[in-house]
Amino acid sequence: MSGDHSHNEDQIDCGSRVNDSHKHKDKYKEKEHKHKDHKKDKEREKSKYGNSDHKDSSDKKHRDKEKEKMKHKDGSTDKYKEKHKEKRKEEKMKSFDEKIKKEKENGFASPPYMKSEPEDDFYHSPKHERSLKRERDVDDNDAEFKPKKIKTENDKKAKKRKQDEDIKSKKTKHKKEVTDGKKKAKKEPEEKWKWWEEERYTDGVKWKFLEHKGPVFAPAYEPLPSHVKFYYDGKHMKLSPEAEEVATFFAKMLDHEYTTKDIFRKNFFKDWRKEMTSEERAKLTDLKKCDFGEMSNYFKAQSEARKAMSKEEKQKIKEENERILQQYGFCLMDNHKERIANFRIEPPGLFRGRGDHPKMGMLKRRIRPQDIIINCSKDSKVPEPPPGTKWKEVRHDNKVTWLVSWTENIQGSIKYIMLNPSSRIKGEKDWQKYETARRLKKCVDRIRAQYREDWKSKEMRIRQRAVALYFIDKLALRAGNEKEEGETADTVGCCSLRVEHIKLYPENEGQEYVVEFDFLGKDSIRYYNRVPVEKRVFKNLQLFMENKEPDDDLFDRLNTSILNKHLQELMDGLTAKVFRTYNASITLQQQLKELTTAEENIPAKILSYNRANRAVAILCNHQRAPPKTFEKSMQNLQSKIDAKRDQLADAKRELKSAKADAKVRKDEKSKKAVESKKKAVQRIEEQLMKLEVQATDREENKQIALGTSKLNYLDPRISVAWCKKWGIPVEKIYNKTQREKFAWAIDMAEDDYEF
DNA sequence: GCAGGTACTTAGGATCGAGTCT
DNA sequence: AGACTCGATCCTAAGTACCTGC
Repeated sequence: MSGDHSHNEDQIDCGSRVNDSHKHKDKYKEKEHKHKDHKKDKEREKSKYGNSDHKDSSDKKHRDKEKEKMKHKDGSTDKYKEKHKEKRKEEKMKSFDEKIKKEKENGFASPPYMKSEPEDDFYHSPKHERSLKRERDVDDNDAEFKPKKIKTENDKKAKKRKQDEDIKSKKTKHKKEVTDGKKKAKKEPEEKWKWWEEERYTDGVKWKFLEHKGPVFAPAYEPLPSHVKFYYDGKHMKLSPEAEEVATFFAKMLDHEYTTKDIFRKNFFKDWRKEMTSEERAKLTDLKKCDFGEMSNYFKAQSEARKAMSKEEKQKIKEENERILQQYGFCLMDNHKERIANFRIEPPGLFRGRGDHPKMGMLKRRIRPQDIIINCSKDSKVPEPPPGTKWKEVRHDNKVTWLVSWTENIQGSIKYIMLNPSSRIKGEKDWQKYETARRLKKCVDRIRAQYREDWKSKEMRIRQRAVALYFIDKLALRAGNEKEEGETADTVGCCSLRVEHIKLYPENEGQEYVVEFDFLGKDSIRYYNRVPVEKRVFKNLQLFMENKEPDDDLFDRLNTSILNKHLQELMDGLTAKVFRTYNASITLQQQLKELTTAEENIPAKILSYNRANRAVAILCNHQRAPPKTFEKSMQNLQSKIDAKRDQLADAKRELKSAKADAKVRKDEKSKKAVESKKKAVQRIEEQLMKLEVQATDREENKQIALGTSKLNYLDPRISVAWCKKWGIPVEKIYNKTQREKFAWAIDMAEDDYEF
């Protein structure tokens, strides 16, 4: 369990690899990164510098003029460039000309200039050819925005935080909820704090006062009862507690596929051996001979037993959880009690990365108090470490938002305990994010014009930057930071795309200049998309790929920090990810406008909302594995629909006969009967429709996850405004947690809100 | 520029548990 | 009442971004 893993790098079968102490990892990084090395790239660049379409030469004068203009308009143009331009200029011009000559020779000259691609077809979502049309921000300089100054987002009715700071956090302990045996939803009289009506901190201070109770540690390991045995090579073997605990981690995962994977087993076994006593280590040399069967069965039985517990027992557990939540789940920040997101420390276990992770199966160490850094204010009551232990450190840094941190042993990265999304500190940031995206909306046309211009640049790095930015904008790709090879699964984003990730088709299915993307993105989710691009982009891609190996970087002169530096110059606060936020939100708004019709009833409107949401999810490539029970649940729904249809037919029949009856009898009673039958038919029709809508929705959603975009990319004010406009209760769109997170938006957005 | 480190957001899957169905 | 279903919540990995010090 515990312990120091960095000692003896013992003689394990697979043991030659340095695995822990991350300080060592650079050792091979160097080698592995060779192929990306810039030396190589520079040479390559030199040899073909300026390679470009034919029309560049004819445009040259024009372009230079354009450039001049550009500079004036946007004085900042590019400091980075300025620095390097001079020294490279001559060299470049030379090779540029050569290149053009070459181009003509090899018949690579381009047909006449092509105007920009159709604007309404700007987005190309992966997988689905469905196009997410939207106008390109015709409403760019919407009058509404003008008066608002960016900085004054919460201009509205700024009270001052100062005020209640002065009251100094007496606030008392949270009044005991102890007494509530029966849930009476005794919501505190303290009505919700509207932090969005207060002034914000500037200058990077995140809080003035912070007090909390520290983390909740994982429960200590409980050794297995003696009847649960472990066998090696068919023989019973009693393991030391440390080795046993690690063995149970494996046993618990036994029916998971990855315990069959070589890397997983290798990593596990190596780390497991480190926890063994030397006798154990001498004896246990082959994982294949280990029999975890009894352990595994024991845990299965345990979980069955847990399910079978009586109401009272379950209630007991629930209450205990509630107690812990009340005690540790909140902190006091600047006079307000705020919910903590993850106050429980991650328990030890076997690391499961996503995708093809080189470290899968490694032992994730148990975190102890001496690993923990506490952050709180000086004048607060510092949380007590468990008896007999000490914190690693207590600090008072109000320039950060975290309450607790520790370093995790797999990648050596830092983990944090932070506040819930409903908290002021998270909410403000979220709000700000959407404000930045809205500012982008105002200047996106200019930026687009600029990068299109840059496709013609004579500098390779500028062209690459411009093409990459085009992808980020058009396809909502992620930035694509560099990663350490061999430390994580091999995934990429825009800037880290490699030649092997795209294919160029001058002509494909009747479209010209098609680029096919096929790569693994974040979380090893596949991005597959075929998209027609502008000719100039296409030609540039050909140029970027010339003389490269499949595993060379497509944008060898670019990385995220160069790109972001450039973006920063185009707009204050602009980074690559802002495009994702912007495009997601603007797409939602535009799709909602397009899809919602006044006549529809509420379920149909909600279907429209979900479709708009779905368009965004597709754009952002938010996929999910089809739920295991998908087919079945679809069938269930279908049979419900069938049943409802029958019911409707019956009801109609009855109505008909009631009508006939009424015609004959002409009395009040039979007329009433007709009326009520009519009502029944109506009601059933409605129910049927609701079911059908539900089925459509579910089917369309099979492999698409809406949650991520809803939670992270869509300006909630758009949704709130939509709800208000159409009289839809927000509860239909946002569940309780979501409403908590977006309380600010729900409170402030009116039905005419425009992103 | 670049490597290393830190802080914070975004992400999909596992698990939980309330509600519904039989 | 027990089985089942499905959305909500939990979990924590995997991104982005930016800072610092050379």
